[in-house]
Amino acid sequence: MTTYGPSLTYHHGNLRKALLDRAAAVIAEQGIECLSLRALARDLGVSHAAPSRHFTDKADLLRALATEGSDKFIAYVFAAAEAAGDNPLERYAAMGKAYIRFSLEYPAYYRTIAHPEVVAHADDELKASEKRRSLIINDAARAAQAAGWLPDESIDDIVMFSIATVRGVSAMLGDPLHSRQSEIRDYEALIDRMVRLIIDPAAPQKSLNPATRNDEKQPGGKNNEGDRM
Amino acid sequence: MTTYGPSLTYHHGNLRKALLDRAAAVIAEQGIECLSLRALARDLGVSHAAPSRHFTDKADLLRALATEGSDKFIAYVFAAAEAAGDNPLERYAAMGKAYIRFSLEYPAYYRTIAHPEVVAHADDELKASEKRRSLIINDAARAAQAAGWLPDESIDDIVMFSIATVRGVSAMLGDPLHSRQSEIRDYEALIDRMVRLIIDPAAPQKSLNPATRNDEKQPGGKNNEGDRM
DNA sequence: ACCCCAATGTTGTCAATGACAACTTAAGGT
DNA sequence: ACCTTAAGTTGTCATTGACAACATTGGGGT
Repeated sequence: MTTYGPSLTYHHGNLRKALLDRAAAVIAEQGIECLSLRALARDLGVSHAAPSRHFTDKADLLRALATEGSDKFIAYVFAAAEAAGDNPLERYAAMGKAYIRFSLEYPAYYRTIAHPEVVAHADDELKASEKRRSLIINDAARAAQAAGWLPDESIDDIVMFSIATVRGVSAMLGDPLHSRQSEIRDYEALIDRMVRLIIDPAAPQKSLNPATRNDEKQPGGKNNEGDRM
Repeated sequence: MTTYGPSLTYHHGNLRKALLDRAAAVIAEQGIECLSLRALARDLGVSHAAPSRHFTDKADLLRALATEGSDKFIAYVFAAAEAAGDNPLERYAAMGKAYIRFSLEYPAYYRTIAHPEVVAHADDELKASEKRRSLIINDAARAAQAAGWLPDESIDDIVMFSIATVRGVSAMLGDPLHSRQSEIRDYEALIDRMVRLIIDPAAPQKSLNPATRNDEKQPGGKNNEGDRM
């Protein structure tokens, strides 16, 4: 955060963007509930009512942030899928990992997107972005199922289960307390394991961190259906 | 909510309990962020500072509610496990279902327990209850693994995966928007399916709701390891 | 080049809230 | 019956979101 002292110019230049940036920083540091429009204005060296020129109220600012975040989320997750190649299951796994990674890389965006209050007051633009988000996941889940994954489940169940899990993992890893007390070494590996548990719990671990897995038993059988991806 | 009009007695009788009850009602209806000590006092017909005799501040009230809720949660989940019999996997599944059911039956308790801010300001009593909660789940997960479930995963991973999923499902079902737009008929059946996906995704559905599952294919093979519970 | 107006910020105010202080009431043990 | 003290009350202050009325300035049309 760069503070410019008493502003030399009457007009800020790009207060709207500055507000969104600072809001994201505050949300990432102290959570969405601690956001205060007046504090934001103070941080940026403008008067307490200046933000109202750009956002009618707090919900409006959060809506804008959520829209930005939702679009960024879509791009992030889609890019991960593309990078994963053509196998629908690998694509779906990559999206699951990207979901969790996004929540850690952009906690402010993620918390805003996921906040029930924000979602409840979504305008048409945000609703549209949410819909796109939902569609991209649904489509990928459908493709994964078509490739042989969980053939007996309804697509709604599959999607709900997948989202619930990545959402839960994101919430747990994003909670400063939980992650502080459980001393996680390697987030990437943890995310991989969580997504593997969603997609193919019967498969044996591929690259194993000796500290985080159990003793090697099981000579070869047991996971007869392994290697689905 | 029963309002007694201008109180006839100077003393309320049991304001502490009344505050907790009313707080739970408000949280269930409007969410934890909408809770206001002054509104609570108004609802109960006492002065705006009366609550401070029982709770030093808002966090203190939420802490009390969370402690109550955490203890109730433990009893609820433990009872479900006991009712499920001796099979560790069935017990674990019953606990998972109970987790989600608790969040729907006691949304105020659940939201309070799960609120990061509340957890962050936990006192020793609440921390102790949280620890018991954590232990009961860990033990059950260990037993389930000892009974053959996911033998290759670390217990921490198993617990994180399980909790993340039930937590995510609870969040999704507890969000008025999500459940309003997705028209869920039978919560019990949905919860069963979600927990089955955690514990034994390869197993075929047992009692099937034709509307929520796919066409029956798969004559018999494929789920060779089924019926673990 | 000039002027004017609309976008952008500012000061001022109000109601709601959490938190605290100082005062008041009544309930129950001795 | 008394009187200590738990339980409520009124009063006040700082913070905040929201709004209204006023001030400044930069850029576009003439």
